[in-house]
This record gives sequence, C-alpha cells and structure tokens, in this order.
Amino acid sequence: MPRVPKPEHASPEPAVVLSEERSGPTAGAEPVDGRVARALRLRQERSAQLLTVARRLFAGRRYHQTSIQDILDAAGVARGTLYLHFDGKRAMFDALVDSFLASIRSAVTLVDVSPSATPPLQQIEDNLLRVMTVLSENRDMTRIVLLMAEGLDGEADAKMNEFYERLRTLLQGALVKGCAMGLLGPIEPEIVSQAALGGLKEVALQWIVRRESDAETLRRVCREILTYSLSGMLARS
Amino acid sequence: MPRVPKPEHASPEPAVVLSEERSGPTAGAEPVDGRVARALRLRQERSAQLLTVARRLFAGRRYHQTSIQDILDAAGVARGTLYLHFDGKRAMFDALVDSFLASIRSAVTLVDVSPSATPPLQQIEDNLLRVMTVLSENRDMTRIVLLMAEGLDGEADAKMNEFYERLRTLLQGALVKGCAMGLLGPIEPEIVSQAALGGLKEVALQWIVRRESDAETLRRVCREILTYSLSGMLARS
Amino acid sequence: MPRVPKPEHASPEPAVVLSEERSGPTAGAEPVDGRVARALRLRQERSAQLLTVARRLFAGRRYHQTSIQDILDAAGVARGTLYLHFDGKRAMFDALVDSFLASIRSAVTLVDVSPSATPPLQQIEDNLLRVMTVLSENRDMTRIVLLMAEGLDGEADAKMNEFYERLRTLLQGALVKGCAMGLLGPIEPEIVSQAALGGLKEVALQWIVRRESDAETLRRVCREILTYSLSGMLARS
Amino acid sequence: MPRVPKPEHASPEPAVVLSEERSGPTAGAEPVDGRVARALRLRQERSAQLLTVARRLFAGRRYHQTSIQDILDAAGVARGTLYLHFDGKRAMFDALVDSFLASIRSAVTLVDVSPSATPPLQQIEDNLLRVMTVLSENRDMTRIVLLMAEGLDGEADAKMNEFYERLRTLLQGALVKGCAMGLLGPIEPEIVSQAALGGLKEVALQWIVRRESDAETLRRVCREILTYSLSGMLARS
DNA sequence: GATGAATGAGTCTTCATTCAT
DNA sequence: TATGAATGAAGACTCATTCAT
Repeated sequence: MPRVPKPEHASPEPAVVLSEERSGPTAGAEPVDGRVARALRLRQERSAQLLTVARRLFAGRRYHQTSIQDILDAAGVARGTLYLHFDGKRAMFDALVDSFLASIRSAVTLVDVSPSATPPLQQIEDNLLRVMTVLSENRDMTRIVLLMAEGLDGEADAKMNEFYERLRTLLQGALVKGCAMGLLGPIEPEIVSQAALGGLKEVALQWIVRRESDAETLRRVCREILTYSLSGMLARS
Repeated sequence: MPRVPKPEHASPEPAVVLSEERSGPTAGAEPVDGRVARALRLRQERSAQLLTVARRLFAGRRYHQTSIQDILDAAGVARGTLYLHFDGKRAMFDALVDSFLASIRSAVTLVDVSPSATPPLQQIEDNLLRVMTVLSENRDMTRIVLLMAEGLDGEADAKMNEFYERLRTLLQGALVKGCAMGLLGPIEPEIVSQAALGGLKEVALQWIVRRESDAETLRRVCREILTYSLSGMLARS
Repeated sequence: MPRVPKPEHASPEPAVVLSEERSGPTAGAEPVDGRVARALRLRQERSAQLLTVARRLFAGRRYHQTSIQDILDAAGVARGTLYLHFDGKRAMFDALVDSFLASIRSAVTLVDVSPSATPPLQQIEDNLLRVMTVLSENRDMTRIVLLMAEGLDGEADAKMNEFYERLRTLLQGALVKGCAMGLLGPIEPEIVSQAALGGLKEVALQWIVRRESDAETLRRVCREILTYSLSGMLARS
Repeated sequence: MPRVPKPEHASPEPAVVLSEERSGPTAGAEPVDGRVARALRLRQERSAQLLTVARRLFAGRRYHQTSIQDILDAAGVARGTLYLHFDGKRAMFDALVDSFLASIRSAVTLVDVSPSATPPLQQIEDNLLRVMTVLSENRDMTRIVLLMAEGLDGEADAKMNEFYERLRTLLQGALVKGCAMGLLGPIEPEIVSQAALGGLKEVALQWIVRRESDAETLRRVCREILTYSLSGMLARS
C-alpha cells in the first residue's frame, strides 16, 4: 500500500489535465512563478509517458508476458520511478482500462425518442459511429480490452462484466422501447441485445484491431452491421 | 523439452480414444496376458484424470492463476508424474484446447444445397444447435476458450484465430451461396459473417458459461438468434 | 501463504525427531523398504542444516543484516530449496526462537516446598544452573534472544514479553511463597523479581555470550549471583 | 557521504546547544543585524524538530520499521531537507543515541568517600535516582536504547557496549572501594556489578518504558532495588 | 535553504521444470 | 512408473540517497 497517495495520473493522450492540485508541506506563500505548476506538469507527463509505453506493450505481448522491466526498458526510466507514479503493473493496467472504458461510455448517448429529435435510427447509427471512432483512436486499448475478454482476475472480471452489461442494458432498453413503439418486431430483447453486442465486438476486433481501417471504411462497416441487425440477411420479398 | 516424446494423451472425458499407441521397451515378444494393454489403459486414465483436473482449474481461476501445484494437489499426484504425462502446463492447456476445438469442428457440417437435401435453413439451424450442444457439454472448455479470447501468446493466438477464421469462412461461404441463390439480400458476406459469429460467441458466453441452460432453453436461444440474424429486428411491414 | 504446509522442522541440533509423519497421495501400499522414512530423514536434515546456518548468521550479523542470500550462500543451497522448507526468513527466525524458548522453559521446574523435598534453595540453584547450561549450549540463540531484547515487530515483542513475564511470574511466585514461609524478608516481590531476572540476563550475556565460559566458571557465577541475590552486597554484621 | 559536513545538530529538547558553529559563505563581514544568528537558530530548530519526530518513530515502530518517508511525513518536511540536516537515517539515530547516552553519563557522579562527604550509600542512591530521572524524562530514548539492546551493527554494538562497560566499571570501582572499606562483604565485584546493572536495566524497562511511573513511584522503586542489592532477599536473622 | 522526482541496488518470493531415488 | 526435493531464472516491490530546479 502506498503511504503517499499517488497523484492523479494525467490521461495519456487526450489528456484533459484539470490543473488543481496543491497540498503538502508548502503551506507558505506560493511561489509566484509557475514552478509548482511546472513540476505538476512534468509529473503528469511522466505518468502519461509510462502509461503510453505500458499500453503499447500490453497490447503487443499480453499483460502477463509484459514485465515491469520491459516497461522500464521501453520507457528508459528507473525502477523506482515507475513506482513513484503507479502502485505497480496491475495499477497501470487498471488505470489504462478505466480511462478507456470511460471514454467509451462518454461516447454513448441515450436515444431520444421525442418526436422533435433526430430520428432514433440516426441516433443509433451516430452512437455506433462515435464508439467505433473512440475504439479506432485507441487501437491498443481496444485490442487489450477485446482480447482480454474478461480480465486478469475476479475483480477485473467483475469490472469488464459490469461495463458490458451496462452497454447491453442500454441497448436492451432501446430495443424494448422500439418494440413498444411498434418499430421493432417480436424479438427477445435480451438475446438480441447480446447478439448485437457480440457482433459489434467481433466486427471491431476485425476492422479496428486486426486491420487498421480508415474512417470511411469504418462508416461503411457500421452501416452494414446496422442494416444486418435491423433487416437481417434474408432477401426482402 | 523432453527427450522421449510423451505418448498420445487420452482425451479427458468424452474421450474419443484413438488407440494407436505402442512403442518403447516392450518391442519384443508381447506377453499374451493383457498386461501391456492394462498398463496403457492406466496411463491413459491418468492422463485423462490430469486433464480433467486441469480443465476444471483453468476454467475456475485463469490459466495464469493456476499453478502446477494446484493441479497436483487437486489430482493427488506427484510433481514428477505430471511431467511423465505432459510436457508441462502449457502442453496440458494446448491438449485441452486442441481436443475441444476438434470437437466443435466435427460438429459442423457443410450446408448441402442439392435440391434433394434438407432445406438449407434447417441445416443451418441443425449446425447451430449441434455446436451449441458441444459447447454446453463442455462448459469448462467453452469458458476457457471464450474468455481467453485469443490465447496466451502469439502461437496460441494464431491457433485461435485460424480456428475462428475457418468457422467464419464456412459461414461466409454459405452466405455467398445464399446470395447467389437469391435467398439472401444484398449483404456483405464478410462483415455479416463476422457479426453473426460474434453474436454467437456472446450468446454462448451468456447462456452456456454464465448461466447453465438446459437443452430446451438452448433450442429457444438458437432459434431466436437465427430469426434475428435472418430477419433482423425491424417489424415486418 | 504456502499452499503445501511446510512439514515439521526437525529441531536443529538436539533434535528429538519423533518420526511419525505420512500423508499425501501415497495412500497405497507402503514400500516395505524404508524409502519413505529415508526421504523424511533427509528432509529434516536439510531443514536442520538451514536452521543451523541461519542461527549462526542471525547471531553474527543481526537479523536485519542477514539476507536470505547470505543464508543460501552459507548453506550452499538454492533459493527455492529454502522456501521448500520454510515460509521465509522470518519463519526461520521464529522457528529458531520458539524452539529455543521451549528448551529454556523445559529446564525450569517449579520449586517444591514439601518438607520431604530437596531444600528450596538447592532447587533454585539447580534451576539456575540448568537454565544457564541450556543457554550455554545454545550460545548463538542466547545471543540472538538477549540482544534482540524484544523483537522485530509487535508480534515478536509480544512473544518475548510473554516469555519473560512467565519466567518472572514463576520467580515472583517463589518469592511470595518464601515470604509467607518467613524465609524471605519484607521485599516487594514484583520489583525484586524484575531485578533478579534482569541481573540474570546481564550475567548470562557477559559470561555466555561475550565470553564462552566452561561449566566450572558457570557454576561459580551462578553461586555468586545467588549469594548476591539472597544476601546482598553488604557485609554481614 | 556528504561533501559539506553537516553542521552540529541541536540536541532535540533538553538541548545543550554548544553554540560553536560558523563557517561557510558568511566568512566576510558579519551583518550587524542578527540575520545570521536567526538563520542559525532556524536551522537548529529544524534539526531538533526532525530529531524529535525521528525519536518518536524509532521508539514506536523499531528503527528498521521506520522509513525516512515516515519521518518526512510526520515532520512535514521534504525529502531533500532532511538530508540537508543529517547524513541519513542512521546518522539521526546515532545523534539521538549519543546525546542520550551523554545525558545519562552526566547524571552519574563518582562516589566521594572522603569522610566529610555525604554518606556513600546516600550518594549511590542519589546517583540512582538521578539516572532514573533522566531515563524517565526521555522515555522514548530509554525505550529505544533498552530494547535495541546492542545496536544495529558492529559499530553501534561497540558503542553501546563501551557505554555499559563504563557504567559498570564505575559501579565495580565503587564496590571494590566498599569492600576495601569493609562496608561490603566478600563479593565478586565484576559479577555483582553486572547483576546490579542488569537489574537496573530491567527495572527501568518495566517502570519507565512499559508503564510510565511518576516521580514518587520511581523513588520507591529505587529504594527497593537498593535495599535488595544491599541486603538481599533473605530475612535477616 | 527547500523541494521532490529520479535513481537503482537490494530483497523477498514464486514456480515451472529436472532428476536421483 | 512414481515420487518429491532441488533448482534457479524471473519477477515484483522497497527505500535510502542524490541532485537539478
């Protein structure tokens, strides 16, 4: 357990650093020059650097094949430095995953069914595209999360599970609503939402992780799975 | 690496023992009594027992959380004995996965489109149900494989990848054929086959691994995803 | 935490090995030859060897200055081997101390005040001599325990404390009895027992640990502190 | 090792500051105003504060269980600052012990046997009481020193040893003198002085460290051990 | 003087595998 | 064949000390 709580880590790339720290012995007059701010920035840069390196390695070899030493070597940093910023390998992993899951979550918006809003189907497509874009912008993390399937242990499992369930529940809710509005046919929302989510994962795996697709391709793929999900494979009579 | 190649392992429980061993010291006159056969049987029983134990543990904790010691303890066998039967932990894992994947493969048959055959859709549903049944009969392995997502390293990744690709290619072939026959609409077979496979994985995860479903439920779930896949969610106008 | 409970350690030197083990997978017929017994003996010898080495090192440098590596080097044993026998450095220390304290305890007998028994004073002297002999036979442990004063942490502190308190309480009981019998003067048993115990420790430290005294010297020293304790320094008028 | 020798530390609380510093940058004209003196005072306050904190922590957890970080946290001082005042953890420990031992030493006076002086026994009791008072006023240090028994390594051992030997030699000298004067009986001064010193340590441990005694109690305890030392336990016939 | 990020040697511990019996 | 003690490489983590700002 760390006695000095590790400071907040700057999110690696799309880092929105909310510079508002301060604490510790320097209770006196704050240096007018930005020395403190600068120190803070440097610290966060270091954290971000370490996370970036770790992310790349976790995605390349797996988590278990990546040793702290690997990260150290790749980052060109001493052993202790890493522990100055993180509680250990697992903590880095968690930081990465948490931040990534949060990004995904924030890309999803509830479908607004008020008549004045954008058509629901459009909203769904937008959501889909937004999520795919986030995944695409974080290929390494997408790879890590999709391939780790669940996680490293019970705790991680629970987190991933909860995340997917949340996503699926959102989808299921939309389906139920769609049914109620007569938009959707007589489906079993639970099963269908599972299948849809699974399909999405697989498609993301193939088009984002396995091959790196450009935005245009992604849009095409999104549209295709949407069509498939909505209308199925069968030829319309 | 062992100097003497370990003999073939008996598949654990639903063991399709391809009895074709023989080699080693007893190359001379075979004792008329079944002593050799008995020894062979004992060996295979041991192997099977070890695999069964390992399977259970790999499914419970993950692969990396399972130590050889755990297996030893659970099997009530000495350290050296295990290495007499397998080349190590990883070899046991591979043996389990290979045997499982083979079972799945053998549950899938190519769709026969000759006019005299069973209707293609029926064949697809049968295939689906057969696979689900195999998974259901091997919950632990299903759990292991679905949650391990890819594998432990590059080699294992390749194996899993190849397996899924094979499955998907089969499906894709069927889709292409269906398109050609005018049965299916203007779909992109690659993407749709990915989505379908992904959906299948997720549903299997939820209904076989997470909750243990009875045959009846499985049938219902299969039918539902089939309907969804074929006709989509939208209400038919 | 060890999954396989470490087997009982043979006491290092004055090892009274109560050979009665057996457990584990070998539930079948016991080999008539003494292979199992032999294995057990070897194991205990190894344990004893490690303890002996550790004892010497703990006594020489202190506990904290002794690394596992030091023990390994001195014993000519591989890293894992040590952990096969003990849960770690601390466990070895505890094993040593526990065994030593037990030896001391068993050297002390309650003073029998029944008229038919040996004279109480003689009994006390015998006790004293027995304890000193045990200490003398275990110089390294005596050094460790006397210099460690309390211990390494709260837990060890408590153990040492309890041990000394027990010893002192015994002594105090004897004093109270002596007072009641009119043998002893108007003393405060608590304080006097503390002082006597402390004196004993110091003398042991000087005559056993600092210089190695022979039996004869030890007897002389015992007699002297007994005289001093009983009659004080003052010249008898 | 520091290139610039750290200035003398102010003793923590009952500080006998031997103000004899000076050196360094201000070798030129001394500012008439007390800026230098003020800086010096601040420095010593810092040092004292750090020592006080360290003392408390060393007494609470042991030396080895106390990390520099602990001291830093408790003192609210930055890492580098501590090294500005001391050469490190060990140096702080030594500073504390040295200062404490000096206090004890200065509480002891040689017994004056000239006829005109206070009665020797009275002098001894006074000495005893003075030492106990010093210990009592420095409970933390008493705890540290009595429980550390010897020290952390060979060097520290030697120091403690020498200190106790000096004390004991003083006592032994008194005993020899007492014998010569016919005041004391036919004792072995070496052994008896050891026993007496050991008794003293133990009693101090119990009455000062374990329980915090008031002055009155201490006086009573001193008197008791003196009586015991002089006259022994036996009832006077 | 003060700060605290960086350092890296030092420790402990685990565990898959080997091999003599 | 079976056993289990021995191995030692590999890994994670700590912490006293340094030093640029």
